[in-house]
Amino acid sequence: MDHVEHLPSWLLTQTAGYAGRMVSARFADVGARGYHYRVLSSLATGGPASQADLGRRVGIHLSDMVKALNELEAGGFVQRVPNPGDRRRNIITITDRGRERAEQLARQVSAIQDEVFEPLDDAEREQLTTLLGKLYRHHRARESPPPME
Amino acid sequence: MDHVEHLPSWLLTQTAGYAGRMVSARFADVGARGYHYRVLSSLATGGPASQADLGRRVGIHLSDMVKALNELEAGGFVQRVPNPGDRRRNIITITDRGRERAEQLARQVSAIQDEVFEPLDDAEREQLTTLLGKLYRHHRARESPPPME
DNA sequence: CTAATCTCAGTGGCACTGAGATAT
DNA sequence: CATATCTCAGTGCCACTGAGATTA
Repeated sequence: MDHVEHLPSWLLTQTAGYAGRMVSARFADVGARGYHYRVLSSLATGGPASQADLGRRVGIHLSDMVKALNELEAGGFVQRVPNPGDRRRNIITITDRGRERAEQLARQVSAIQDEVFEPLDDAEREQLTTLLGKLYRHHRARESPPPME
Repeated sequence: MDHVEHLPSWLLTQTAGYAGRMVSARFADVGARGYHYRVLSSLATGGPASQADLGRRVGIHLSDMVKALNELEAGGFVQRVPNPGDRRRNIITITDRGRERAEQLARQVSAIQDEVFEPLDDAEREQLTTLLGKLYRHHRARESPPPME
């Protein structure tokens, strides 16, 4: 019982570690990783976007987005075409195959949800989601003072 | 508002990311990293141990423990001496300098605590700690069926 | 012989930095 | 000119894998 184990931030990073590894493991089973899921689900629900906009939407760096999209494009999950209106930009579109993939990965995540939060009842899960949501929005807002542009 | 942002496990890993980066940044300012803090605080409160036992205590892999202890030993924070009773083992002891370091890092962590959990009032923080504690102990127990030996 | 410990080299995911080319 | 986008190479941290040597 080290006293460090009672620090909220310690508990936060540790539990996130467990959750993250469980999700990653399932993703790895089907040859995917977290970035793929984030990108595909944002494209599916938020529509096409440039790489930079996509990155801002899901919190992935421009430079990491390049790699992620290379992988997703190679798998036929997204389409990358130049934007004729602004030739610096690409327009990233999700393909039908990408939509299937997004749903597949969503199912994986949701299946793990119960495993991760098994010790909590429904009320507790909702409490936790509420609390974490507050933290998330707070820090997300801090990191991007101009929300959109 | 992607629907992924409402998944508890997503919120968990994201908020943990913010918290972890804040802590890491402060640690980097003084030339430390998370492993150092974990190891030193365990040595300070749990007493000397072999490298393998230390790793089990704080959840660090044997192989990573070697690297972490190399760094900590180079900084004069720990002492590494062979165990005469079992010559496979080393006995890791924290030095006075290491104790100071542990306290310094503990102050950094505790200073960030307020920053990380700023949007939550005291009752909410306690709620969160309770919920995360349940999750932590649950998964910790799952990963190490034989707790000690 | 088996099991545990320690060490080292390497991998992978996530997040970040810096530099360069191109286009606005 | 400054700014924005895309690309690539590299760094750091955390967690893990596999291999080898030593000792119990």
